[in-house]
Amino acid sequence: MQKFRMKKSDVTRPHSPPETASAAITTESRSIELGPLPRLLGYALRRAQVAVFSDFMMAFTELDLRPAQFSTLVLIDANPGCKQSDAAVALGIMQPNFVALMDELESRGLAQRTPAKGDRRSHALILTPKGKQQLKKASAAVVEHEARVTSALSPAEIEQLFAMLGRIELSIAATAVLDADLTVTTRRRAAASAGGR
Amino acid sequence: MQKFRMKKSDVTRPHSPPETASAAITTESRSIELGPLPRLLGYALRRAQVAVFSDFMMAFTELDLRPAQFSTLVLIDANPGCKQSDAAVALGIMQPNFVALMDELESRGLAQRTPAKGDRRSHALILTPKGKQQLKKASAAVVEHEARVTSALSPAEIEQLFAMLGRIELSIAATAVLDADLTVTTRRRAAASAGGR
DNA sequence: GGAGAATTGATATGCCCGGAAACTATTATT
DNA sequence: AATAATAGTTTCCGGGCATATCAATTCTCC
Repeated sequence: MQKFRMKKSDVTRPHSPPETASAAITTESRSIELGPLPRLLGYALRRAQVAVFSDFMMAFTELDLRPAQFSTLVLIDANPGCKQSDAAVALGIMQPNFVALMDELESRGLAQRTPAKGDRRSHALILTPKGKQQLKKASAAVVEHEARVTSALSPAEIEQLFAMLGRIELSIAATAVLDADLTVTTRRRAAASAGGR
Repeated sequence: MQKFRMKKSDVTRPHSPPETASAAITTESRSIELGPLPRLLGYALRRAQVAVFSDFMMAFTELDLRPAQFSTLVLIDANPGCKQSDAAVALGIMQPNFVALMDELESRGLAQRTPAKGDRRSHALILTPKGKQQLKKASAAVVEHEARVTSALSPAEIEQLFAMLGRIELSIAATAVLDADLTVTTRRRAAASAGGR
């Protein structure tokens, strides 16, 4: 559960056109300069993302699904029987946090942890019939939601946008890998250097 | 402060190209299908934003500034003497949460609450010399940060991206206004006739 | 086959962020 | 003067994200 209460202050706050060098916000008393903030990618991304998410919340009030819950259902549906840890990694959710997420989905009867055959440690995740049904409704709602939040863009622009967002993420990951992440790639092979898995 | 510890799990996690209709993430054990998730705007926006923010954190580890703190410094610098509540609204931060933010900036000697002339309730916010100096360093760091996170895009694409993000936010705000936001404009005079809060 | 290391999942904890309610002090309204 | 609105603050709650730690299980390798 969450707010689902609309956050007018955030959603309806006028946002100056990004083309403009400096943007201003008009409050009761005085106009406030945002300075270089609107030209910062992180700032612009965050504001757009907050807006999109608020629309999502609104659309999913009745189904009572948060973004993380919805994407978990989608992922399990696309990978029935997948391991819990794999699902968490794929969604970019830390395992400890994913536990609570699954707990709630399970308690609501939407998903289930079943014993994975061959490894008594791991859980194979599946959707219940009720979960599948709920996901069906959610999928319909998400289509409308997508239409709304992309209504200001042409199909070609939407393609461009997705492509650019993906490239941004990839390029940052690539640079971050350089200095930080020799461990993950080497650890496994160090451990398994003598015996393949 | 915050983590500022790099979050390898998030940054370096491979993310499939968004151009692909259905994308998969390869984990240790098995490849996981993301299904329709990469084609959801909110999902793509969130992942890109997380990546950009993680780069920001890394860049600001030494200066010890979080995004919210940095943008507050920027805003005060652009609007010296502005009211605390106006600053909070402009940044999309709730006043109660902005109090703690200012407390920390003030305790660190970067910003200051000065008595606003003409209204003994309100505080006029200014940067201290130390704050200005810190902001100068931060601005340099942010330029590098921006160059990094936009390195995968051409200048023309960057313009397009900002324009699209702004349009997305505006269009959502516009639709949200329809059903939710008569209050703001009418609040003052509605309060006169009916009970205020 | 058994010791040591890893993976899997779960728990507890903490930080940051966002929001609501209630309170004080001051200003505006009438 | 009485009433309402504004500015700032404190307190509390919930969500997101990350860490450290633990128990159970599995894997590896001698």
